[in-house]
Order: sequence, then structure tokens, then C-alpha cells
Amino acid sequence: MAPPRVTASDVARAAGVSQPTVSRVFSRSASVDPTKAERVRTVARELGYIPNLVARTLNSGQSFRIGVVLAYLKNGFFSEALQRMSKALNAQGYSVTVYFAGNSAEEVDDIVGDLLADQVDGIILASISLSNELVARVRKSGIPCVLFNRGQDDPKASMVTAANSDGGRQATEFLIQAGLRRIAHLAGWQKAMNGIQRKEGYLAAMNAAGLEPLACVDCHFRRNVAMEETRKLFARNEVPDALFVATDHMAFGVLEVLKEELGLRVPEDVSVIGYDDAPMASWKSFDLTTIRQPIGQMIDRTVSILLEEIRDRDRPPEQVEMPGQLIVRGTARLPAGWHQNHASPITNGA
Amino acid sequence: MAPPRVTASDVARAAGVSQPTVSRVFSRSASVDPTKAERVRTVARELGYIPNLVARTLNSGQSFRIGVVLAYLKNGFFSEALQRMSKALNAQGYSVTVYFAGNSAEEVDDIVGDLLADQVDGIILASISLSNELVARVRKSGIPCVLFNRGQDDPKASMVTAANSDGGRQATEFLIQAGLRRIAHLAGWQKAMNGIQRKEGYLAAMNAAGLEPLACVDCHFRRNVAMEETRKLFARNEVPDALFVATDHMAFGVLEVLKEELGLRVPEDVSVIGYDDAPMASWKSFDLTTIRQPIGQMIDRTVSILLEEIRDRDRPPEQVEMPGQLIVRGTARLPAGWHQNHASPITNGA
DNA sequence: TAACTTCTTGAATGCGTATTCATACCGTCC
DNA sequence: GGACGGTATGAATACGCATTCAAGAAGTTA
Repeated sequence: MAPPRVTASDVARAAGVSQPTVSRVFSRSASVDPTKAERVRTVARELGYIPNLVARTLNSGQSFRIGVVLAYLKNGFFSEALQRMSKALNAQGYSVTVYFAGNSAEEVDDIVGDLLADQVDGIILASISLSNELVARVRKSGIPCVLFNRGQDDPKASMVTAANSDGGRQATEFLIQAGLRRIAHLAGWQKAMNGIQRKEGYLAAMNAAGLEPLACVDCHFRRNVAMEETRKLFARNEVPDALFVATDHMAFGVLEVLKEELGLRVPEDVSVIGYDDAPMASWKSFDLTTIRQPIGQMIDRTVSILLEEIRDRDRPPEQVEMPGQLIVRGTARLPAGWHQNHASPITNGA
Repeated sequence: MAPPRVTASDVARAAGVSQPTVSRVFSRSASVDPTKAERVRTVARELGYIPNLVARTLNSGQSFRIGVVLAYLKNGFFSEALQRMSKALNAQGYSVTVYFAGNSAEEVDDIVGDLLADQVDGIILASISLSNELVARVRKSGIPCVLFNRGQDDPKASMVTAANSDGGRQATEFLIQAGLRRIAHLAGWQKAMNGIQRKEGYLAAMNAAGLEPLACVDCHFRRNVAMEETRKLFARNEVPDALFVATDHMAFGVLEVLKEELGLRVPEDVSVIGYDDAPMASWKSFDLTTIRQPIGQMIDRTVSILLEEIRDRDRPPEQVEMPGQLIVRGTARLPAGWHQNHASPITNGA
């Protein structure tokens, strides 16, 4: 019952030309008599001809399909990233196929197999939590590949990451400049590059200022863990006067504990800085000071590197780190000379 | 520089059999001598042979690819939906290609063209805000297609939706039973099925109880609009004692206005019920009473209907409406006999 | 032993396109 | 007018696989 699709041969017959001529019209690969080309186009439109990308792929070796491998989409950062990638790649004539990777070895096998079977032209590995095994297998496949927001100790892999260490430093320095001294860090997962580097930035800034880190605990990127660690911190003798939290998502939970459970005022009693500039961070009930990731630029760079690698497969790998931006809102005390809304909370880039 | 892929013929040569035999081993389409089959499999593994899905598609007419068309991913509901669809379809041997549709006629053309060119076996239209034009064009293509969470006045289209009208009724009745009388509705977009039906449920429940709707305004699913309308409502002479808000996302903004700006207590002064059971609804700082959409079941049903339509293209269309569930939390006054956390806030299905 | 069935197998072919390759055409230049 | 460069075009082919077809092998029955 499937309506048979119109092929290039059908168009050729109807237009009184040969199939290759139709092909040449649609692929612009060689010159065709303008009059004849116009006739072909007209006939094609009337018949509803659409070139079969699968046949084109088989013959040319190019599928114009990019595989994007993700772990979770719950985190709004990756949802937005996926959408932007898709738009950017579509604009270049590529379609995007998504693959969700769990962590089991079996799943890794399956996904690499699927990517190969599907003949994708390129791969974006876009999740912190993708296993090293997966990354290694994908790279071994020889398909052009860019790591997005996910580091790897492989100098031959192209990657685009945010300057997490620098961001951690910025946040911490901002707190220090505001006169805060008992600064604790609720860290991200210490097996993920993001978590590690943000912590490094924190430690570097503290060290540079001659301050002792008050506390620095791995919260695994989990809101509940961050909340529990906050309770613990404020049950200690020496209570923090500032918290640098590794993600906004965790910071929202931390704020809840501080305000609702502990009855503390923010930023009068405690300053809080998050990371990501999630959309909710600009909501008035949070009004969270945070570090914005330059997601738009990261995507653009990721896409352009990938496409260049596809075009020139001998291209040397490229590693890009994009600086973040401190977004000053209301949860952290201001250093002298700073103003709130130093950057617009509206044009959320992350 | 691209490493040439191993083909079935390579395997055949190495294993001393013909290419069709290799094909038969991998497609299980006909019987092969067990000993020989094992040899082929061994050789294939050694050579790293992976069947080329593109070639298979070209002559079988099946691509094992499903197109999922979305408008936005910012709304967490669709992110989760996409992830679940992908997992469910992968489990059945299908891969998922995503297409983001804006609303311009040009984009609609492009997307329909892409879907056809890519030879997808089936399509899921998964966004309220997809244009009628797009839906019509996709249906006209003859490719099996299911509308997910998006109604259409086309009895020949399969669709899976949530029972929005029933949900609106449940929420409103709950408020009425709690003794509230001045109940207003901050409605969703009145050009989208969801928005319309939730409103209908509200109106039906009010009518059945002999109550006059206090107010019922279209907030276009936008948080800022809902916030502004809330301010207006409470500037009037007759102030609401309950608000039924068409989405959680809007309700979060409404709560912010009520508590922070107007200094009202929830639920003592005003009761609020949202819709969706977004993850944040269970956060203690919101603790939002809401209607949960049965997203898991909706996905399962969508996928199974689509696959059945692919298998049997003469299958009559199917329209499924899945009931929602009232999740009782802390923002709405309880009717006599009800307990909070009547349903677990942890097992979030939406 | 001949006729028949069942199971295996390779040669040939087709899917729809892009790409040779060869040919025919047209105009140009000496 | 013949040689030459460029353009336009169709016939043939390749891409990698699945499928049809025919034929061979092996086993069965009469």
C-alpha cells in the first residue's frame, strides 16, 4: 500500500532525457543545458521527485548524517545543546541521529556498531558521563569525531570544552574580593573533567589569596547530595560565609536548605555562586549569581571542527577551551565597585 | 585517508564462500550450513565486518530509521519524551533522527523534504506547536505517522494524547472539594489542544458545581504572562482563593508572585494547582500540587502504534487518550479526608 | 535405479543514484 | 577544410547488500 516513490528515471522518462542528466541537474555536479535543466526541474516538481539520499549515500560514501551520542537529556544544558547542534548541522545539509548511551559494556558495543552501520559521516560525543571505553572505540573507528564538553586524555581527539578551571577561579575570586573568607566548595563529580577543573579553579584562587579552603566535597553533580552536604557544613563549628557550588542545579537545592531549613539570609549571611546559568537562575526566586557557559559558541565551534575534519580527514586534531562569563545577580555579596546585573540576565547563552 | 570499510564480499573471499552466503548468515533470511555459518561469523569478527545499513535499506526499502519532529527541547517534557522514544525504538532495532521545525512555511517544506529524502520508515510528530501545515504535509506523504501529545482534527491520523480535559476537571474538583469557591484559571495557549482541553475541564467542573468561573485568561504557556495575569487578578475587587494553572512552569512563576510580591501564604491564602508534574514540582521550595502526565505509557503506546502501522500499512488509525493523575502536595488546601503525598513525589513519571 | 524432495550454494540481478567513458556536437583557429 | 578544445549527453557501471533463480548435493521413496 506504500505509494511507490518517484525516481530519477521516472523524471528522466517524463522529461525526455536520461537518468544521469537528471542526476546532474540535482547534484549540480556537471553542466547541463539550461533549457533542459529547467524542464527537468519542472517535471520533477510536478511528479514530486525527491532525490533518494540513501542511494546517494551508497554511491558517494557520504551520508550527510551526524551521530550525536548523549547520556541524559534531563540536564537542560544538553537539551539545548542538541537542539542547537541540530539546527547548525541542518543548515549545512546534515541530519542528526541521536544515540543514548548507558554505561554497560554491552550498550557501548551496540552504539558503536549502530554508528558504523548507519554510515554516519561524523560523530559528536556530547556527555560528560560517557565512558572512556566508548570514546576510545569511537575514535578507533576512524570516523571524524569531536568531544563536546567532555575531556579526554587523548591528544589526538578534537574537543571543545568550557574553561571550567578559569570559571571556578572567577567565581572564587569574586567571593574573595567581596571580603568573604570562609569559602567552601560543593564540588561536581571528581571523575568528570568538569567537576575536577572547577574545583581546581577554586583551589587555585584560594591559594593565590593565601586562604585555606574551608571545605571541598564531591557532590557527584547531585542536588540531594549537595543539600545534605550543606546541612553538614552548617552543623560544624566554623560555618562558611560563602559557597561556590559546581552547578546551578545543585545550587538551587543549596539555596533551599539555606533559606528554608536554616533560616539564613542570602547573601547577607551566606553568599552562593553556581555554575551554568541555567534558565531558572534568572528567575527572581533564585536570582543566582553564576558562571555562564558560552554554549552557542561551543556548539558553533564543535560543528565547524567536525565538518572540517570530514572535509579533510588528515586535519590535525583541535582542542578548544571557551571562557565562561560571570553573571552577577543577587546571591553573592558584591565586591566594592561591582553592580548587580553586570551582565543581562535575559540573553541567556547557556 | 578514510579506512576502507570491510564489505560482505571481503568476508566472503576470506571465508571461501560467496557474498550471498555472507548475506544469508547476517540477515538470517535462509538456511546456511551451520559449520560454514560459524566460519563466516568468525571471519567477519576478525575482519571487523559490520553490515552496511544503507545498502540494506536501498534494496529492502526499509531504513529502520524513525524521524522525530520537535519544535523545542527547552520544555523538559519533550527532552524526556525524546530520550524515552529513542530508547524504546532502539530496542526494536530502529534509530532516531531528529528534526526541529520552526513555523515558517519554508522550514516546513524543508523538513518534509528531508524526511522523505532520508527514507524514514515512520514519523513521530511530537510538539504541540507544530503547524497544521506540517502535520498535513507529513500525512500526505503516506509515511506511517503518529501524533504525540498533539491533537489534530483528522480522524485518519493516529495520535496519543494525555486526557487533558479530564485532568483539568480533576484539578478543579479537588479545589472545589476543599471548599474553595473563587477559583480562577490561568490557561494555556488557546490555539493548542492541551490548553483548550485543560480549560474545558476547568469550566466543566465549575459548571457541574454550580460555580461561576472567576477568571479564565489565555497565558500562552508563558511564565511571564502568567505572572502578569496573577498580579492583575489580585488587583481586582474580588480576589481568587485558588488558581488552577495550565502548566507547572507557569505555576512556578505564579507562586513567586504570590509569595514574594504579594506576600500571600500558600495554601492558607491561595491554593495553587499546576499541570505536568515537572521534576521541580517535587522540590521542597515549590512542593506543587499538580497533575502528572503518564509520559512513560504515552511513549510506549506511541512507539507500538507506529511500529504496527509500519508493519501493516492498512491498519486503521488509532487514537489513544491516557488519563493523568493528581499528585497531592502542599500548594493546595486539602479536602476533608485527603492526605498530602497521596502519591509518591519520587517516582516522577512525567 | 530412477524419480522426487529438501537443503545449500553461487551466479546474476536489482535497489536509485553518481560517476566514468565514449560519443556527438558546436564553434574556433590556422 | 581539417585539427582542436570545450560542452552536452547517454550507455554502462559501481556502490553493498538481499533476493531470485538455477543447479548441485544429499537423502528418500517407489
